[in-house]
Amino acid sequence: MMGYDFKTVEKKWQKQWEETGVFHAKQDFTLPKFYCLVEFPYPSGQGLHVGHPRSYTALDVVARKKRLEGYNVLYPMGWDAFGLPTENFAIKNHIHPAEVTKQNVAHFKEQLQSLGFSFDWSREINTTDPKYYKWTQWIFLQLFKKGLAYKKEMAVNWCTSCKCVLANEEVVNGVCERCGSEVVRKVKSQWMLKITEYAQRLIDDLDDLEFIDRVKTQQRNWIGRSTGAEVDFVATTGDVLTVYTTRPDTLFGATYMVVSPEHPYIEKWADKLENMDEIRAYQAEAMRKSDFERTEVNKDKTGVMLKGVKAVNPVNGNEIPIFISDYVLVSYGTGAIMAVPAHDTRDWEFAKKFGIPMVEVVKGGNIEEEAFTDCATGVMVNSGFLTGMSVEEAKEAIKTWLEENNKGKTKVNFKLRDWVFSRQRYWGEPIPLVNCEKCGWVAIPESELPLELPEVDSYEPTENGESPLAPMTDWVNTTCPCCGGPAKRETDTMPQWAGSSWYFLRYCDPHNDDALASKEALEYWAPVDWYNGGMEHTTLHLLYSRFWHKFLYDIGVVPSKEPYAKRTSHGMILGENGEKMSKSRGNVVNPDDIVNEYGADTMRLYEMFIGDFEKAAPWNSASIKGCRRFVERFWNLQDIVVDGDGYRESLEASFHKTIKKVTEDVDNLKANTAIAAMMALLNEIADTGSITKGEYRTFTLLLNPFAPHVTEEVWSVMGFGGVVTDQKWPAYDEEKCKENSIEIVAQINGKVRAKLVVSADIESDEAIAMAKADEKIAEAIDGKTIVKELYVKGRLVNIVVR
RNA sequence: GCGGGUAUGGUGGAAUUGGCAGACACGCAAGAUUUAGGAUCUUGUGCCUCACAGCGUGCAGGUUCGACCCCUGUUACCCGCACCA
Repeated sequence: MMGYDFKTVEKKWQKQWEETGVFHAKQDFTLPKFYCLVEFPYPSGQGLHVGHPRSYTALDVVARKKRLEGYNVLYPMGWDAFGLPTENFAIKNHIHPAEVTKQNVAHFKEQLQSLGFSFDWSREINTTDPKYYKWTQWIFLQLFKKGLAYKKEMAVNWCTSCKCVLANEEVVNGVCERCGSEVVRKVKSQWMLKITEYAQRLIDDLDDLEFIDRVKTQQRNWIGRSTGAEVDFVATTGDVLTVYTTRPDTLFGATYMVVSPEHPYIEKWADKLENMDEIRAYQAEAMRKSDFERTEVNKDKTGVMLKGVKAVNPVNGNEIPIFISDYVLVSYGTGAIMAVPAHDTRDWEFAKKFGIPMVEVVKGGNIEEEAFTDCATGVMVNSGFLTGMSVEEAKEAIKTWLEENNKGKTKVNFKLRDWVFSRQRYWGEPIPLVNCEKCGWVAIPESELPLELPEVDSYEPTENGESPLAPMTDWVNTTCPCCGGPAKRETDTMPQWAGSSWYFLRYCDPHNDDALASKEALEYWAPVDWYNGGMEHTTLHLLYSRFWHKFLYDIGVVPSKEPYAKRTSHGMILGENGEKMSKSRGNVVNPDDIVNEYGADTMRLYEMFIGDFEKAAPWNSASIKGCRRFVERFWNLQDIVVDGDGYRESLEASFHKTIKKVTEDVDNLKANTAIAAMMALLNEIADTGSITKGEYRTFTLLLNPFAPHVTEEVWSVMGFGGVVTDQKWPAYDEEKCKENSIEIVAQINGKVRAKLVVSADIESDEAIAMAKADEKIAEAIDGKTIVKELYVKGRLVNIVVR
């Protein structure tokens, strides 16, 4: 037998799969469907990374198995191609970003195809294709029309060297990710999407989803729901200063207040404040600091007292001072807090530094040492009508009091902020709005979609931080669709997250020009049955797309409340040294090299075998040989084939057990142990010196989802008929998984002393009797008192002696 | 600081969820075959032992006939968030 020529064989089958379109999802909506999805890649210039195939292979195995099980499977692929690296490459090399994208996509596609993934390439999509982003823009317009898109002045990150606005993700440790220059705050007008309006539903609906727990937890924490109360303090100016607190029970202990440096009352009170110079200096200082600096100085509290104005604690009438400090954020709650130094760590630090008195209102700690923040054990003291209550009782009592006396109310707050949706960049979807002096912001007619990106002379961001589209006056100047008067187009573009927020819907019906997808296609395919992707997208892409999907559900475009029924996440593939793979560390493994040297099947098997799918795993170029040997040993079974349709008696139980194991493991994302089971079965077969045709046939089917090329070739060479992709997944019989006789262990006081071969259905009494009859056991219990005897079915006998 | 997670042979990792710890694979050792081998095959391989026995899942306790698994405490590392009142 010749050695296995993977290079020829793999190319041959890849070509045939493409030509016959075997992996195209069927248009027959009466079949049971299975939609499995992996995150579509950003086609970077570096090409595919060995991390990509881990996710793609895992769901390819699922997709291939589901097809064999009779499902109509949709396993699509596409390109999330808008984005900064492409734009920067285009700027540097004076090539149009669309051209760069085209080249990168071609490279990626070739790499993906060399790995033999069963993607339905007839449904390939690209977020930069105007036919695609027409619908991204359409969704934005619906959001705008429902009042969920709004423009707001806000502080953004501004790179002093690139002279451009950066997304939060592009600011790393306070400096620009690209050039390492200082990033400062700059106030600009930005489009925002009201994701906060969906905060509660985004939390509640997680309950019904089959997402792995850490994804659910991370989303819940990110959305950050808290319940507390808003309390109105009245300032000596007569103004009501409202605060948000989760500890209204400690109201009697509020000995001062803090407002954020940006709080509007400061300007309002300007003529009453005696130390306005000092206050302005502090404000200027806070303004100049980036978010990073503001949070970095975390340890040392700073602030200035507002002299000339005080506030009254509504529950006891005490006059208390007001401070400004940057530890209070404008963007959360009301931008003002009541400070209870005895029971809040931050307030405690601030009060110690500024010599503000503390009042203990919850007994149980030592407030001289540190703030006592425990809610579970304390008892209320020094708190008027709350005294003697537990913290939980006090919370309820004070809320009732606040509402009855019209001094506050119960309130829920979220950490989640609205989504900053503008980018001053070229390579993104144009925002389809115009600004008219008379009518304000107006949507362009849907008939004018897609609003295509114009050709520009330069993709460089401009000096003043405006989009590269801004100087394109021909394009910018237009007429108002509303009044026909002169108007200007929005020149900001959408962020990279826009196109990926709904792409899974487009796959259902990717060539539809009349809708983002047909109703029938959406009814049939939605929701995605299984979505796998990286943990790093949990609080961005995954949350954004759930938000868009819920909105589309609300306006009747999609039939399901949630986009994804199940979400799993793969661990990273690390470099050989156990560190994250990166160019700068020099530990990057190129998948092309692996495919060249070992073949796609080996690469696929190795990535699945490397370890627990959910955990990070270091690449090991020595271990991969084991998978190559497995492929070759499987191929070489041809040398020992004998006639016979079924399983030989000695192997029957092993076959049934292995089929069961592989079937269940694939569904549970445990390909590593599925492969181990197949390796073990192969070893067992090899020990017999032969394999029947029937056994080889089953083995080939089992291995096919993991190693599609070599199995297809064996199927063909052995003349099993047709192609593997048209076959049925092998069945197992639970009864036949059981061996007739099994080995159990006999223990004395929990320590193994002997092994017994017994009939599988042996009863307790008999097993214990057999154990006692064993020479070693008899010796061990001789002269001792038997305290207890037990038999664990199919496992062991344990005799406890004294 | 808060939240989530991890710790098992020389290495990657298994362990039916409380029941033989180390499946499967890499590596290593010995042997076979080969002109040769970074190819293939066979055998062995947790530690300590000639052997019986003993010891062993980060560390210290506990519960149990029995603990990698449950409980208490503790250490180290990884990931996410980070003054969210």
